[in-house]
Amino acid sequence: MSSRKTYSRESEHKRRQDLIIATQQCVIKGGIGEASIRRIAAVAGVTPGLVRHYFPDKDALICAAYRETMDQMFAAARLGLEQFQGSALDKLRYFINTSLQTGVMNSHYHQLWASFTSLTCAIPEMAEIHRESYLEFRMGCQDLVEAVLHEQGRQISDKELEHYGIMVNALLDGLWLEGCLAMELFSKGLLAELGLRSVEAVLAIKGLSEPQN
Amino acid sequence: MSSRKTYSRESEHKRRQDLIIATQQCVIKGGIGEASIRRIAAVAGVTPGLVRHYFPDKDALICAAYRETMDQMFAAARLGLEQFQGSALDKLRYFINTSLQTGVMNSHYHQLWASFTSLTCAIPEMAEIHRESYLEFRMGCQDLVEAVLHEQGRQISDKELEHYGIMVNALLDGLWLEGCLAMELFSKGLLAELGLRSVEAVLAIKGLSEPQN
DNA sequence: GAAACTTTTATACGCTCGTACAATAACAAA
DNA sequence: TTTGTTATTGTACGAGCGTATAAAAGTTTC
Repeated sequence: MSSRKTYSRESEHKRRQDLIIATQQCVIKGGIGEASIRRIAAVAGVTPGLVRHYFPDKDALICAAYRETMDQMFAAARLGLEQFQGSALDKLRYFINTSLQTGVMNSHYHQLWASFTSLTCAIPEMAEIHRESYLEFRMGCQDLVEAVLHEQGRQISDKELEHYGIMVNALLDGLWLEGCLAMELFSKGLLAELGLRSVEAVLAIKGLSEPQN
Repeated sequence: MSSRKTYSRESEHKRRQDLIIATQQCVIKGGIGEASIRRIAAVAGVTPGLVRHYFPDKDALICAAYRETMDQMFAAARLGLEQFQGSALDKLRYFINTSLQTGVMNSHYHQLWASFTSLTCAIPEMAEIHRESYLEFRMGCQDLVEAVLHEQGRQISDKELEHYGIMVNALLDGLWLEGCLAMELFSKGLLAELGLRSVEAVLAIKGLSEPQN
């Protein structure tokens, strides 16, 4: 009498998604070292052998999890932005506030980001993903900045606009890092407030940060 | 007849340093996964058993390498700063320029930083080191800023000064990250130039970035 | 130069790793 | 109901891991 585990078949999409999520959970728990095929499979509720049925090797799974993470962070930072009604300035403020609050700025995302980033030299494809997501985020910043400047009637060269994108992106990245490192070092909303103030200063615009009476 | 490897004894300090440097080399080469006791020992030119003679376990060696890395980066960012003769404004400019050029902003440091950072959730002591070095760097920024504002006769509260430190640190961290990721995306000196411009804007001072005629 | 001491080597142990693959259970088609 | 397909399991393999420890070699002490 055999006593094999009973199971139910699932769609390819669900299985891949389960494995990716399990990978994220392992990485969050204990870094890359925690993300072994066996542990990932256990968290996903399948046996280790199945992983190779959906991913050619471990690197492919890690890369998929990295892509998924970056997509999630990008989406979280832009949550509600498409539907947002208001001026370009309001939209930029909304984006900065969203990016620097717990939906994006939290230790889970930081752990995932740091762990995957550290593999850019070990897995060539990771470096590609890294660069792609960086440029995507920076372009997101740049477009919002462009709309604000256009709204205010300011003329600006393409090169200058790119520089603004680089600076605003740096500011948000830096504040995000600080907040992820130690949320408890900062009173709630402080980093978002500082983000608004510094972007305002860098772009030489007014009305972005709230007057603090 | 035995054929043991011949060797010469070395001072504790040299051996520890060799092992720490070897650890850094391994991490630079292929991330944390590359930094096994055996490989580290091979790079350091000793046998694996010796590692345990100088470090109680692997985590201790990794932590020591992390501390060393942070010390090196901090020193590299402040290279020549103590001996620097000039106004507080010149000193701040010097610091920003140094921090955003290849002595500090390079892929090796980035690889080390990212790899070690990713272990903050796996090795408790790493989180401590992370926070310590973050605060040390931020305080460095803050002190430079304070001197500039004092030089210009600007009154400022302690809280406001801290906010400046947080913002300047975020800017430098963010630009450093961008540069490490892909130096070739930026023309030489661009990020330092943008660093000067944005810090100038954030602090609402003048004369930090060069006029670009 | 013999003895004591400590650095260093060398080997072994138990574990986990990524991968490979044959057996089998679940489901779809006929 | 039978047959065919494939998603899934379970086991095996070789390699590398961190650690422990006894033996040996280098150095110092007397």
